[in-house]
Amino acid sequence: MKRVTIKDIARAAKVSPTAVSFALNDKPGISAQTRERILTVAASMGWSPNPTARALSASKTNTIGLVIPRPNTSHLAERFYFNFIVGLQTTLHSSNYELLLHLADSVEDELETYRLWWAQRKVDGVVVVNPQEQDPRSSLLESLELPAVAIGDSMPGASAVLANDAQMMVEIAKHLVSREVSSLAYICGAATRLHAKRRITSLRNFAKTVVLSVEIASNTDFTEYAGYTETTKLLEKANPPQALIFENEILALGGLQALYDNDLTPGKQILLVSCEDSPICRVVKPSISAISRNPATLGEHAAQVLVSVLDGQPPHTVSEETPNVIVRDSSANNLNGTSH
Amino acid sequence: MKRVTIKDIARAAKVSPTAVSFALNDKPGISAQTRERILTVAASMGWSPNPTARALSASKTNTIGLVIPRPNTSHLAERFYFNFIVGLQTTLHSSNYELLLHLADSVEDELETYRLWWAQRKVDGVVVVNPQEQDPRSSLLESLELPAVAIGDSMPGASAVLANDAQMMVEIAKHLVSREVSSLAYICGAATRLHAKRRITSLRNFAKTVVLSVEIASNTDFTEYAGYTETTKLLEKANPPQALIFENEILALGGLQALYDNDLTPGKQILLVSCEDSPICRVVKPSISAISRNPATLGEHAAQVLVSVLDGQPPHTVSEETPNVIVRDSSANNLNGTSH
DNA sequence: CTGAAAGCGCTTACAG
DNA sequence: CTGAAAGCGCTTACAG
Repeated sequence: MKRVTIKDIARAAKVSPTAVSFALNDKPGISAQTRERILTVAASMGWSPNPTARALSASKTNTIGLVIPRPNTSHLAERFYFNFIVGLQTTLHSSNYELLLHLADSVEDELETYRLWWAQRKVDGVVVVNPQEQDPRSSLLESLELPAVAIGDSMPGASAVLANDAQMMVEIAKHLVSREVSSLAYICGAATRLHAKRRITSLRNFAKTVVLSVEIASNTDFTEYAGYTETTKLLEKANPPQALIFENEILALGGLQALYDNDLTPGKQILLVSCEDSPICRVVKPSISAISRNPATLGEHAAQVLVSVLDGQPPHTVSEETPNVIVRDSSANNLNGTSH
Repeated sequence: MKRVTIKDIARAAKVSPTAVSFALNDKPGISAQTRERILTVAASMGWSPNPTARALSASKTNTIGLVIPRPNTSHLAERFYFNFIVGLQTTLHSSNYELLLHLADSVEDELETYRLWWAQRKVDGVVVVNPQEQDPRSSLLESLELPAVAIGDSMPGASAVLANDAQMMVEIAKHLVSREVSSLAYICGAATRLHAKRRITSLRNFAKTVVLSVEIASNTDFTEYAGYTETTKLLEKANPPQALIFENEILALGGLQALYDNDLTPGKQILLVSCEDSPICRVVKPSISAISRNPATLGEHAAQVLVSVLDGQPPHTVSEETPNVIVRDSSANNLNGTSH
């Protein structure tokens, strides 16, 4: 079956290809009845636009790019990125955009990918994950003038969807305080990251407004073993914290083991909350309270921001809603067991 | 900065655009030295090809499409698809192909997507997941003559990457027999699916070759509760099976609970193996033996097959290697505890 | 071996 | 309001 083109329609409707293009794209410069007739003919001939031709002519690709670090073995990242992509794709699809995905082996690879994509006009804009301080991507994107949206934190020269980490930490702390906790520790990966800093600052500021002491235990690692080690160290202190907040559930799992090894009852003598949720939090004993955020929603918002920028809006920033604590056994009751 | 085109190079090198195109695409019809000169000029001017123009002219998109069911809440599917996409993308990238992703809300949506993609020439071929018996996608793809590769099972009119489910079941059964098991049950979702049928047949055939009795417990559900219920039913029999094979780890989790509720020691009085692995299998007590397959590898193979077909190879089928059982506490020792 | 020309299917100034 | 024409950047018959 041969492709139906604009020319075929023009011939059939006895008008010029220009007129057909105008009618099909709902542009002014054509009478209502001519437009009507053209649309009817186009439909009857089963015409559908050729996106490639459109892209070439309009020098717009209707494609946005996403570069993510090539997955190591973290199932956390897998779940996050998959759902993030699902969200992106959902919004992009309804806005008539495509998604281009690249797995970067290094920062250099990522930078090179942006350069190439833009040089070849493969994308109209990009989504940038894990913004860092002094991020080399920031200056590249700016000098390229490649439209971008950063995820989680702001980035100079790009739009952004902010994750509201600060408020999230306050929610967790409030939850624990309501369980009669007056001292807690935050166990996280490298405390130097933008994300981590923001969370820690928020936690400390909140602690000043209530009776609450805060400790930070950070480790460059995200392994179960790191969670075990850091928790053990905390327990050896003169006044161990009454509650532990873990950056993710893998660290929490290690922490749990440390509690058992020290004959402490989690959920009673010491409360636990994880900043990331996963099926694991539900199946361990006791089940672990966790923050649940929907990466798909984040993806949808990111796509909305970027698409609006590509449609001519100035770069801008939006914030995610503050997520809630899903309360499970590890923090269901008050400290030392009086029911909440 | 203005785009460098083939015309610019032609002017600078004092040849025709045709010659430039030939040189750049390594086609015959041009002398070695001219080619050399053109390439030098192109490089010095920083030329890079415009894929859009190429696609329009060659009416080839260098894009393949993947439709997956819009995720419900299954983290199993999330992990699988993410890694599958990673694998696809890895091979596609090195073959200069892009990946287009669509999330289908229904079979109709999926069919419509194939029609649209092909009508608009958005893809050169597609990857089809979850082939079924009497699959409506099969006839559509055939009538469209849209090149396709089916994943896991064969599909008329498409290439395929087979998952080797039959041999996998034999591996599991052999493993259990080596642990002195002489009766087992397979607990799975709807037994009517192509996949399930193949596995069951394989298990039964193998059972004829050794001293082994096989039962099948199927349920339309994949919930933990389904695993619990089916396992409980099996335990109520006069001669309960000595080992349980679960289609995935969620079912296995329910099964584990059922054993505890019946005061049976998993890994000793009854052995367990899951056909899907996940971090959950490692963290539960006892840890659950599981089959580990790499969806990324599957994705790479799928991409290889499809790309080779698009390069002119006739449609063909390849098989994945048979995966191994990762032995954990739930089947580390012989039945009733004598160490293996 | 080499070049001038038409074409892929669309959009968009430009002139009526 | 309408149409003839040029152009997006490349490829590929076709003729020398």
